[in-house]
Amino acid sequence: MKNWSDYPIFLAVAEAGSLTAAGRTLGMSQPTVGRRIRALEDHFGTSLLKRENGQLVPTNFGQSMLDHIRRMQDEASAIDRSSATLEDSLSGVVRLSATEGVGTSWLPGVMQNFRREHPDVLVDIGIGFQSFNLAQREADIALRWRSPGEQNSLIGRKVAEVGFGLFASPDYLARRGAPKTPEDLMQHDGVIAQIMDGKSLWLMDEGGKMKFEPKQITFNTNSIWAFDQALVHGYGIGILPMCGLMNRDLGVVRVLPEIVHMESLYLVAHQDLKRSMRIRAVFDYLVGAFKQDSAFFKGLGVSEFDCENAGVAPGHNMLPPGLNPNKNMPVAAE
Amino acid sequence: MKNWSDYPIFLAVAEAGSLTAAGRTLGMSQPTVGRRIRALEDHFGTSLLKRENGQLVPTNFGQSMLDHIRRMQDEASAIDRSSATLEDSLSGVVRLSATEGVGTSWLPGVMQNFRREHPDVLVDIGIGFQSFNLAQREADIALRWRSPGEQNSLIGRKVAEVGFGLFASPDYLARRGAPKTPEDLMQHDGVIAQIMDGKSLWLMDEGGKMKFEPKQITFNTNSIWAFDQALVHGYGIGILPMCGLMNRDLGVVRVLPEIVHMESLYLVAHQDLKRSMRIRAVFDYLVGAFKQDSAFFKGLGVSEFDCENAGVAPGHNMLPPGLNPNKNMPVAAE
DNA sequence: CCCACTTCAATCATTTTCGTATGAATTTGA
DNA sequence: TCAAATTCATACGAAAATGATTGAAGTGGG
Repeated sequence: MKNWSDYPIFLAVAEAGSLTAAGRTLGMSQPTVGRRIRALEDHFGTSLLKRENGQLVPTNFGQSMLDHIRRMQDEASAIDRSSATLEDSLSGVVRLSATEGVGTSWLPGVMQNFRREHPDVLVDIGIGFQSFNLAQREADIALRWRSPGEQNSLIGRKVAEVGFGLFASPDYLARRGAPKTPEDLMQHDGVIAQIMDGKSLWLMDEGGKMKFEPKQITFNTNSIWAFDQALVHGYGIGILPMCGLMNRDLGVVRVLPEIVHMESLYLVAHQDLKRSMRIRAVFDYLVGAFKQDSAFFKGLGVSEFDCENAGVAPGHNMLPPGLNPNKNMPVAAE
Repeated sequence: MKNWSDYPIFLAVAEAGSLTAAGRTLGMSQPTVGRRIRALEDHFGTSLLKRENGQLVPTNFGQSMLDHIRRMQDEASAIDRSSATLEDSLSGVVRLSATEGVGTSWLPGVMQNFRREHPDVLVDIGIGFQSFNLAQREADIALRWRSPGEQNSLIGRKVAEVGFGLFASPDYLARRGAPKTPEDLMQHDGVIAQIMDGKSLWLMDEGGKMKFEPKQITFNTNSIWAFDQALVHGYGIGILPMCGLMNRDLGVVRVLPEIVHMESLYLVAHQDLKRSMRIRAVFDYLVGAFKQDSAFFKGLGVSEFDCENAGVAPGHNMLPPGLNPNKNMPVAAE
C-alpha cells in the first residue's frame, strides 16, 4: 500500500462508529468515507469493519491494522508539532485549554496582561468539559486538575494549590439551619459538580471516598456555572473555591469554615512545544502568574490581576449556549 | 495534517534525489510529484528540499520530518505484512530474493521440486545485486551471505557452509604457469567479484584483509556470471564455489587445492511472514533442501536436485540485459 | 567553450474523485 | 407496534487532481 490517505479515514470511522460521524469529524461526505473504506477493504481483500447493533466495529484484522495506524498517527502528530516549533517567533496563536472556573474567570484577565507585553501573540482559550488532546495538538497548553504523569512525553507543572470551602445560600440555611459540626452535613442536601477531569467537586479524600457524606444529592452537573446557580437557588450545600472566583457577589455564604479542601492545579504542555518560543513564553508567564496569585488561590487574598475587564482574543468559547455568564462572571467580553 | 498521502511521496523524492526519479519509482508523473511536494511545503510554510549540485537534499526540517515518515512507513509495511499472513492458504506468490550464483543455478531446480508438492504456490525469484528490503516486503524470503543479526525483527538461519576454491583457465595457466605455493599467488593476476553483499569474492579473512594478495586485479565485477566469463577467458586466477554450480563444463581447473575458503549462507525472513502458511512452507522446505545438499555446497558431492532443467515460475529475472546465461547456467527457462 | 543530457515549471485535455440529493434499511423511542 | 430518526448505498453533476507535452534552466563531458 503506497497510498496512506485512507488510513486516517479508517481510524476516524473506527473511533466514530459510523461512516456519517466519521465524515463529520473528517470534513468529508459520507459517501466518500464509505468509498475509501471499501477501497481499503478491496485492497486487502478482507473486511475491516463489521456491523454490531448499528455500530461499526473493527474486525480482528481491522483491529490489528488500527494498532499500526495509531502509531502512524503519533508520528504524524509529531511532525505537526515540530512544524509548530519551527515558527520561532513571538507572534501567532497559542491555544490554551482550561477548566471552566479558572479558564473563564481568571485566565482571560491574566492573558490580557500578557498581551500587553506581547501584542502579537493571539490567545485562543478553549473551555472544555473534557480534556483536550495535547499530543494531537488540539491545544498547546492545558490547565488540568491532574498531573499528566510521565506519559506521552507531556510535561506537567504544579502551579497552584486551590483552596475549597463549603458554601450555601442564606435562603437555604434559613430554611434548613446551618450545620454546626461536620457531622451535621449528613442531614443536609448536597450539590455536586463533576468538573475536575472526572473527579467530583466534593469533599473527597485521595481514594475518592467522601469524607462527609450529605444526606442526598439534590443537584449534579458537569458545569461549574450551573453548579453555582444551583447553590444560589438553594439546592443545598456545595463546595466552591474560596478564592472568590465563583462566589463573588453571588450572596452565598461560607458554611463550616473549619473545613478546607485543597486541590492541585497543573499546567501541562507537550515536550516538543516547549521548544516553541511563544508557547514557552505563555507557559512561563502563566507559571509566574500562578505563583504571584498563590495566596489568592488558597483563599487568602485577592487576585493581583484584573478579572473584571478580561478579554479573550479571537478564540472559541465552549460554554453551552444557554449558559450566559452574568457580569459577575466575566468571560469573553470582546 | 490529516492527509498522509504526500508523506510517502516526499520520502521517495528524498531517497531518489530528484522529482523525476521519484515519479518513476512511484508510478506517477513528474509534475504530480512536484505539485505534491509543493503542497507539503505550503502547508508547513517552509521548504523541505534544497538543491545541491543538482541533487534534491532535505533541509533540516525536512530531515527531521523524514525520520517520522520512515517510522510511519515501518508501520505501513507491517500492515502489508500482516495482510499477507491473512491469506493462510498454500496458494499464492512467494517472493524469493537470492544472490546470483545460488539464485540462478540451484534455487530454480529446488523450487521446481517444491512445486511438485505444492503446485498452487507461485515462486517469484528476484536476483539482485543489492539486498532486497525484507522489512518493506520487497521479498518474502531472502538468501544472504550475512546474518541479519537481531535487527528489524528479521529471523535468519544459517543453511549452508559453502566451500570456495581457486580456479583459472588452462589457457591462462599454460601462459603464466600454475602457482605451486600460496605465496606464488602474489605473482599472478587476480579476478574479483563483489557479489557477497558488498564483500569481495576473494580470499579474505574476517577483518576483510586479503590473505593472499595477487599482483594486480585485472578484472573486477559485481556479477558472478561476468566473473565466470573472465576466468574462462584467461583474465587470471579467481575464487569460485567448489560445488560445481558455476564452473561445471566451463573448462576451468582448480589451482592450489589446499586453499579452501568457507562462507556461510543464511536464509532470512521477516518474523511476521513466518506466520503465513505458504511462506513458512517454502522457508522450511528450503532449510531441508540446503541440509540435504550440505555436502554439495561444501564441494564434496553432487546436488540431489536437478539443476539442469530448472524452471522459474512467473517471476522477474534481474540479470542485466547483455548477460545471457548459456545452457550450463539454467535460468528462467519459462 | 559548446553541446548533449537531465531536470523542473507551465499549459491544457482527460480521468478520477468528490459532494449533493435521493431512496432503502435498520435502529430508537414512544 | 408504529413512527421518527439515523445510517448507508446509488446516481449524477461538479470540482479537483492527474498525465502528456512543451519549453527553460542548469549540469557535466568533450
